[in-house]
Amino acid sequence: MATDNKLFSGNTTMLVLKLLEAEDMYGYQIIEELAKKSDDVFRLKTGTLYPLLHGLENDGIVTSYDEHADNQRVRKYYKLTSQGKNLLKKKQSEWKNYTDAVSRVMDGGVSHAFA
Amino acid sequence: MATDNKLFSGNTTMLVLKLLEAEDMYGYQIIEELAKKSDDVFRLKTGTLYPLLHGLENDGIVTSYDEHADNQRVRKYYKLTSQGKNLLKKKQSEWKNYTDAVSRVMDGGVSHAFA
DNA sequence: TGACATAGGTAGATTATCTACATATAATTG
DNA sequence: CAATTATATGTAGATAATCTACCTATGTCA
Repeated sequence: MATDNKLFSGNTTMLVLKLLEAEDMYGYQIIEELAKKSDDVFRLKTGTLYPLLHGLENDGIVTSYDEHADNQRVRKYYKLTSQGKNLLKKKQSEWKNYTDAVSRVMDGGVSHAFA
Repeated sequence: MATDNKLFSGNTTMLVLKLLEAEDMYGYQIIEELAKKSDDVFRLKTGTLYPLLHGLENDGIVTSYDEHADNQRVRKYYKLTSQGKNLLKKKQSEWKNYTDAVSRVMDGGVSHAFA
């Protein structure tokens, strides 16, 4: 399906933080998980995700640590900080606020976005 | 409230087309209607809307005609073309597709966006 | 008269994402 | 064994939607 991602931008941070809330993850894993959970609607490019992660780390939203898998591969894991958890809550409430407003315009009804 | 509009961009076209589906409108009116229906979540700037409308007209999504109100004021009304109606349908289905995917990531549940 | 609402507009900045490229190792397949 | 694909991280520059900031002009109200 892959609706043009550019046209609904701005939520990538929320989605990434949500994944990291459940479990520490490395970049490549985030891309795969997001694609899987969204049925390929979200297929982040590396040129999108890695700079985003670096920015989040720089802002204290996540921290990172290296670990290698069974093989010699080094993976850079990212972990939510408490500041990151707060940001996630804020992004969720903004998303709800936004989708509610869209619903009011589009059908006059109420939104049922996640709580 | 006004969640940072920049961070959820890309849907302005859909919202504008939806308003024009119900009724021909002029630019200033679109801004006011959108603010009203969304409880001020969407407050388009003129620098956003006018170039957008010009682009839509250029692409055959809307047509425009001048009319003056009771006073001498000239208003430029915009009207959806049949092409515009099709684009609206497409945008609506993309929006649903997108919000469904967000819901799957955020709570594993289904979206309830407008049909 | 001066301020504010109405009405339309442009130029340039900002920023999120994309495309395209670069590097390197592991696993699979012909 | 060689070639390809999957895994894994990254940067540079382009694209595009919106914003800020500005401009013009008329109508209305204090």
